[in-house]
Amino acid sequence: MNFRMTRQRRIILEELKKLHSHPTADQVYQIVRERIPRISLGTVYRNLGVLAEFGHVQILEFGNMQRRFDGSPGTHYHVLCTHCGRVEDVPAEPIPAVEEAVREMSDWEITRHRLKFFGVCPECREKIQKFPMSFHRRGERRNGYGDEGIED
Amino acid sequence: MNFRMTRQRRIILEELKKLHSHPTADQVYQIVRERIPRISLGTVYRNLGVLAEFGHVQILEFGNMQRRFDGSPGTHYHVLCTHCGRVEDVPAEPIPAVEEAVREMSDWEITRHRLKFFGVCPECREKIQKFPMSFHRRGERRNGYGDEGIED
DNA sequence: TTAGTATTAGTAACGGTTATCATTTCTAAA
DNA sequence: TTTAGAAATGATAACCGTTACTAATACTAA
Repeated sequence: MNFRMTRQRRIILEELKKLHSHPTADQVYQIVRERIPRISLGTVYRNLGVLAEFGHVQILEFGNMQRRFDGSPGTHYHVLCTHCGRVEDVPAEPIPAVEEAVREMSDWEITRHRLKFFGVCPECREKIQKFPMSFHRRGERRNGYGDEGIED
Repeated sequence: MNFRMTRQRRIILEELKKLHSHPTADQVYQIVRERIPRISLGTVYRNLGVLAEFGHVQILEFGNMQRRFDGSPGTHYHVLCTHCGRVEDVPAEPIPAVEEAVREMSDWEITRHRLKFFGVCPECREKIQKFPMSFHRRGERRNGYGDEGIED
């Protein structure tokens, strides 16, 4: 079972690395289709999975929404805006001591950890300040991405 | 839209709070059916969602697997065993300073964070030490829950 | 008691993701 | 270069955890 860097696989990886938007699989699909019009969605999913398996890509899951993909394989953290769904990298260094702490106080063998933040991005904050009422439509149970308590 | 503590809702919450195993929705369903035989799976899902919304329950998502539910609403962290799928609480205090750090170095409004660990539980470690070869079946791409790079 | 509303059981539908399969492409050995 | 075996592709069907729908029922506040 050798890893073959096919055209499809290479272009998927190239396009993903260009983006910093942590796209979904079908967003990747749409972008890659401009270069390989007859590529199939299954191929995109399969290759994103394989690329993740070989450490070139990260798969991000926030509860209740589609998977997001990240072309930067190194350990770093993420924030999800619960209003617009945007996912951004956290401008902070990962904390290796965190894993060490858990190792010391349990018999688990810790291989890695994931830290995610939930909040409101600057753009949405501004919109909310300007038009606060439009974010309080009554009768609506969920107001967007990852409401309190619902996910993750 | 008032919150009504119906029999179904109460019993779902009661049974979930008894467990420390972070069950899936259908595990909760099986357990609750012993007390309410005609309850439907939809009711279980709906109520787990509502209970989460009102802060009585936490919903945990680890990539690629069913949701897990946690009857302890307070902030705490979790470990997933990538061999047997077990989820346990991490015996460590949550770190409030983590959110503060992100707030300081960005314009995001951070409302909460989630920290998850991945590793091998003591029981599986022992099994692996005793029978290492049985965990290296060749030709098998994924060896269990949350293989490296695949999820989250 | 009653009117209004939330919730329920049962079931169908949904949709993101995977599996299947015939065909094509790649790779490494001859 | 040729060729045989393996991996990957495109197209599409299937999967399955979760949601949505609906008529009937249970709850709540007046």
